[in-house]
Amino acid sequence: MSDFSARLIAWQRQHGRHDLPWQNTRDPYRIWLSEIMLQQTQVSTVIPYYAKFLARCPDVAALAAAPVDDVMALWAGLGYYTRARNLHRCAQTVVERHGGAFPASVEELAELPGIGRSTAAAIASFAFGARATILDGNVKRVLARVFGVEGFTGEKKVENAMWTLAESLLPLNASDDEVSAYTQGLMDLGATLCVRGKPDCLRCPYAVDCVANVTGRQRELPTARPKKTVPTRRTWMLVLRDGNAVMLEKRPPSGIWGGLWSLPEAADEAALAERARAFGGDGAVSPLAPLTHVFTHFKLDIEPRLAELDSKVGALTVLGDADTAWVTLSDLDSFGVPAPVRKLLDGLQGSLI
DNA sequence: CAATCGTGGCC
DNA sequence: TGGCCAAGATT
Repeated sequence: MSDFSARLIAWQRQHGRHDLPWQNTRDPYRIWLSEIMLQQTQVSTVIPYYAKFLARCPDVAALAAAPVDDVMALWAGLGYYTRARNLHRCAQTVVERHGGAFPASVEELAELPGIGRSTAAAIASFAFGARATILDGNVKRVLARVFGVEGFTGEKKVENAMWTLAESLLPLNASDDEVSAYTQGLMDLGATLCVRGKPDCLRCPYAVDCVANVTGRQRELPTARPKKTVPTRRTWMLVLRDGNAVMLEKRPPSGIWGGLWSLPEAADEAALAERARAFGGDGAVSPLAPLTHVFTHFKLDIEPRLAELDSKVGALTVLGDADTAWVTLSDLDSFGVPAPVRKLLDGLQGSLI
């Protein structure tokens, strides 16, 4: 197909999205922030986080100067928390090594923490008009269908072939606006027409050429991810309550919920009671409603247990470099707390206190 | 290089 | 209900 890019640019200008919060700007900071938040995360989920984040950190200098714990709190609920740490590190790198201005080349952008090949291309094309292709889930789906690419796109061999194909489709001699429309068009086509379930092939600019449409294989392309059985883990969580405050514990920087504040955990009930005693309790714990949380690669059964203290010292929020803190339930917003733990604690506020 | 890393929407 | 996966990067 010789006019792939021309058709896409024309389609995007007529039928694409033009009013998302991170569009209609060339500010690399705003574009970068949106691209990081949008990694493996849907637009509707990102929008409120993006607004909240910009209000607190309007530019890269403000973000670089913010405490990392504040960044984690702003990110809490979005998931993939390494993104938040890398976001903070990236802002500091831009300030310290690039004079506060994002570099304009794909190569330099991709050296920054949290920015890979696709995100670098998105930033470079949107902010600087660079001729570089993205390759996200949308593009993989569109290319697999239009060109009939077989094989799971997460497999290295298939992905490499797709990078080469995507590069070959880039427009030549395109203006900055055309470059932006092209990159946005790749995303818009995949997000609005060439969707996973029921693609709207009648409105697609490639309908007559698309291998999947012509052969009726929309359901088989792209090739599905190989199925894997997800293991189940089980953990006991301690809701240690003192007045209207609970004890939170900071999780290690890597691993699940890395760097967030969560409830103290143990591998079984006896170990949890022992932890409650270590915090000053009498060892008595009572069961709360269990909950299950499903991650991408495992399922977590959570057994919450309530223990009471009456020392009156828990009324204050204790911060600093400590890895434990008493936090009043009304102050949870200023802590990065995992979504299911947040739900548990929010439910506690209504039923028990 | 395959595994790891969250959460919520959709059907 | 549960399977699937979204504007992927990192190790």
